[in-house]
Amino acid sequence: MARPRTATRTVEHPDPSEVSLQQVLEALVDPVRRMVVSQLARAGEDKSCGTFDAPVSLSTLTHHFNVLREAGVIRQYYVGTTKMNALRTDEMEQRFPGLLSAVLAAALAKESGSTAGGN
Amino acid sequence: MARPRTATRTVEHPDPSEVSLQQVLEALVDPVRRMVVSQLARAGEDKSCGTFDAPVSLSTLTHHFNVLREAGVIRQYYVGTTKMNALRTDEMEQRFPGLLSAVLAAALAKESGSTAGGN
DNA sequence: TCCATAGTACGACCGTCATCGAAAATAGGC
DNA sequence: GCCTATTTTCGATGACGGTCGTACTATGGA
Repeated sequence: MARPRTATRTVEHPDPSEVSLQQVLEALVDPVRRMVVSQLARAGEDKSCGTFDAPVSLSTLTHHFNVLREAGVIRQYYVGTTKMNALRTDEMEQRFPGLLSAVLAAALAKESGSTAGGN
Repeated sequence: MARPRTATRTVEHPDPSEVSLQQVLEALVDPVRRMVVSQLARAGEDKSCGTFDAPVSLSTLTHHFNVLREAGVIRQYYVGTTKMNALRTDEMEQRFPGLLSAVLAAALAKESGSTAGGN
C-alpha cells in the first residue's frame, strides 16, 4: 500500500446529474466517438479499449474514451492490464430521455445501410 | 417566366433523406443554434430572424440559420422583407425518430430551470 | 425616387479540438 | 526480476468553425 501509486487504478465517473446536454452532444457529435458507442451497443457487452475498430491511433482513441466517460456516456474499469468499456444506457436514459437511444438508432440504422436515401 | 424579378427570394431546403445524422448533430451541438431551436419550439409558431434572442451579432445569427436550414432542422421563407423560420419537426421525426424531440425536451427542461443539478 | 428596414456576403481573426508519435506507466507471466 | 502487452501522457500541429464588422442587396413605403 503505502498509498499504492497503483490503487488498482480507479476511474472517475460523473453522476448523470452533473453532465450537461452540451457535454453529451459534444461527445456524440464526433464520428469516431459515435463509432465507439455504436460498436459497444452492437456488441451488447463490455469491450476492452483495444478491441475497437476505428480509423485513428491508439492515443487518439484514449482521448475519445475520456471524452465519452466525462460526458457520462460510458463507464470504464480495469481488468488486469486491459480497460473495459460499458455503455451507461440506463443512466443516460434517465438523465436525457430518448437522446442516446435516438442517436444510437440512427447510427446503427446507417451502419446496416438498410434503405437507400444515403448517408 | 415571369420569373418575377423578385423571385420573392426562394430558399433552398434539403430533403430529409439527404441530411446525415452528422449534420443534424453538428447543427444541434452549438448552444446558440439550440437557443434558436428552443425559442422556435417554445413560441409554437414561426418567427422572423430578427425576433430571436441570442448573444451574437446579426451576421453570426444568419450563419446559424443557414446551418440549421442545411441540416433540415428549420424551414425558411420570405414574407416581404422579413424571413420567417419554422421547425421541421415532423420531417425530422420521420428521418431521425426521437432525436430532435429529445434534444428539445432536454433544452427546454433546462431553460425552465426546474430542479437543481445544474446546467 | 429616395429612404428605411431586414437580412446576407465576404474576409479576417482566433480559439478549440482531433490527430499523431514518442516516451512512460501498470499489471501479468515466465 | 525482467519482458511483454495494454493503455496513458505529453507536446506539437493543423484544420475547422464561430465570431465580428463592414459593405451590399432586396423589399416596401413615403
